[in-house]
Amino acid sequence: MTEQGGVDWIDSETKVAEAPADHGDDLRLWLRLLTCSTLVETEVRRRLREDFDFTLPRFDLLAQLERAEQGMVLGELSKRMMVSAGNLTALVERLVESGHVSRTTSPTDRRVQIIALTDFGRAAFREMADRHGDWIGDLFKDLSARDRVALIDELGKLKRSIRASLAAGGGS
Amino acid sequence: MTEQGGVDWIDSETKVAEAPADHGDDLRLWLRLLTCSTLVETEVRRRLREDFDFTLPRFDLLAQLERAEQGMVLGELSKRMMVSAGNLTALVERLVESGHVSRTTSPTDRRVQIIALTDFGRAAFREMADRHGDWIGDLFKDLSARDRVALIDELGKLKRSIRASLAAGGGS
DNA sequence: GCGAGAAATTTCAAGCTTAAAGTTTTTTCC
DNA sequence: GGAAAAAACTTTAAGCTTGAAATTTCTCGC
Repeated sequence: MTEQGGVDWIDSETKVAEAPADHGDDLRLWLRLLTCSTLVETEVRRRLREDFDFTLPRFDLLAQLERAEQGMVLGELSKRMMVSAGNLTALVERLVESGHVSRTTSPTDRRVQIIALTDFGRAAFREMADRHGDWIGDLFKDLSARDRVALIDELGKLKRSIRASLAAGGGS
Repeated sequence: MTEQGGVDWIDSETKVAEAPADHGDDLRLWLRLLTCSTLVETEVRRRLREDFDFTLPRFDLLAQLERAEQGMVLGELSKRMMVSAGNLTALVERLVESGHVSRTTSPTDRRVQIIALTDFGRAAFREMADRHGDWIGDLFKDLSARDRVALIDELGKLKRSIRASLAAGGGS
C-alpha cells in the first residue's frame, strides 16, 4: 500500500537512524525486541477476541491460575503478571462475573483474597491455551529449532542483565 | 522479600511448565520475549514519568516525528507506531495542548492531518531521548557486545518469521 | 459534473493500566 | 495489650487502547 515496492508495512524500526550518544546497538536491540513482542501480542489479542471473545489480560490471568491448584493470592498474581494490584481488582471482578474464577477471603487472614479457577474457567482456558500454542507456533514457524534455542538463551542473558540493572539502581 | 532465599522477584516465566502440545520452545521463547520487553517498558515508563512527567506513548509519538522534518500524516504515524488511528486523535490533541506538536490540515487534501514537532517539542524530545538512551544502555550493560549483535540478528529472523506468518494467514 | 465507493480521520463505548490515596486487618514491639 | 507500623487490598482520577460506527472529503468512471 505504500510506495516502496513490494512491502506494505513500516514500523519504528524502519529507520533506526544514528543514536545521539553511542547506544546505537542498544536502541536497535530494544526497538527490535519491542517490535517483535508488539506484533505477537497484537495478533494474539486479535485472535483471542475473534475466536473466543476474550481479552489478553483475562487470558493471562487464567494462565497464571492454571498452575495453582489451590488458587493464588491476589498479591502473588500481581507479581507474576507484573501488573498493579489495583488493576487486578476490577479484572478479577469481571472474571468472577463471567464465572471463570472464584474469589474467597482467606480464612486465616482477612486481608487476603484467594483467587482460583472454576471448573468452567479451567475448561475454557484449556481450550484457548491449545489454540494459543498453535498461533505462536505459526508465528515462529520460519525460525529454525537452532535459532529458537539460541534466542531463548540470548534472551535469558538479556533478562538477567535487565534484572541486575533494576536491582542495582532500582531504588532511585 | 519472598521466602525463596535471595531472589525477590517472580514472573510468568518462573515455571514455564510443559506445554499442552509440543510448542514448548515456542511458548518459552514467547514468554521470555514478553518478559524482557515488559521489564524494559515498565522501567522506561517509570523514568519518563519521574524525570520528565511524560508518558511513553507521548514519547513514542515525538520519536516518530523527529525523523520527519516536514511532519507526518496521521495515518502514517498510526502505521509506524502500530496503534490505531482513533488512539492518536486524543494523543495528538493533548500534545498540541502541551505545545509539543502542531496539527495542520493538508492544503491539498482536507481529509489529511499533518502532525509536526514544534521547536519546543523537538527540544523536549532531544533531552528525553538522550536520557532514554542512557537508561537502555544501563539495562543492557551486562550483555556483551557479541551477545547484543547476536540478539539483534536473531530477533531480525524472528521478526521476519512473524511478518511472513501474518502476511500468509493474515486475511483470516 | 455526478454518484458510488474509497480513504482519512473522529467519535464512541468499553475495557485496561497506573500511581496515589484510602481502608481494613495483622504484626511488631514495647 | 495497645499503639504504631506494615501489609493486602480497593478506590479514584487520569490516561491509554481498541474496534466499530460515523463523518468528511476525495477519486473514479461514466
